[in-house]
Amino acid sequence: MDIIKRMYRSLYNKYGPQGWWHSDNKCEIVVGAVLTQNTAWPNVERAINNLKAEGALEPNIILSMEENRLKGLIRPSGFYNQKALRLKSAMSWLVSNAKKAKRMERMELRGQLLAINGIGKETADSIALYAFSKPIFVIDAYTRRFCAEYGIMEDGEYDDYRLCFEESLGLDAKLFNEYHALIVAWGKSRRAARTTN
DNA sequence: GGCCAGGTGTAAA
DNA sequence: TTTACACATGGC
Repeated sequence: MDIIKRMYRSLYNKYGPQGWWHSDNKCEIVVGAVLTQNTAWPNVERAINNLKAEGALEPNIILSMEENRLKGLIRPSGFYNQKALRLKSAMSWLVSNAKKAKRMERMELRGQLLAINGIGKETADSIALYAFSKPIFVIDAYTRRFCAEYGIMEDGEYDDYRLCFEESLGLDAKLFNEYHALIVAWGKSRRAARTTN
């Protein structure tokens, strides 16, 4: 059994199930994926709560909302000028493609998401995995540190990391979902430990 | 007060 | 192809 499989057991035993985005609210997942770009999650939660409080966590409502009002609501998540536009683009795609997306082949869905302005590889893969249960392994800053730490890979391209996990684990959306969340849990606890030392 | 967070797009070397 | 920079809030 290779290091990637072993580390999954190890992280799971240490941190337990993370339960990331088991909500079936696609809008909330897409919004979260966009707002969390280079942003701490608690700030994203504030923004999402603002939208929820206004009953605005729905694609058509976000689409019809006046731009400055949307910016005001998502302000706590930072980069709100560009993120407001990105949300509108993403919601526009969601409204017309959410149904079809379920039946799409995973790389086809990925391609469509990547064509949306403001959605890069990590955001596209997060949406494909967490909103549509497609088996695509999400690579983020924590994953890169994790790979360096355990000698799995260093200085690779995004897709080099992704393929490394996908080839080791096989295409398993449930597993990818949990593993990515566990790596983030690992990264956060590691950072917390460092700042107290 | 400075550094950083579950990135992305654009422009210039 | 690589590197630099803008984008912005809130926690520590």
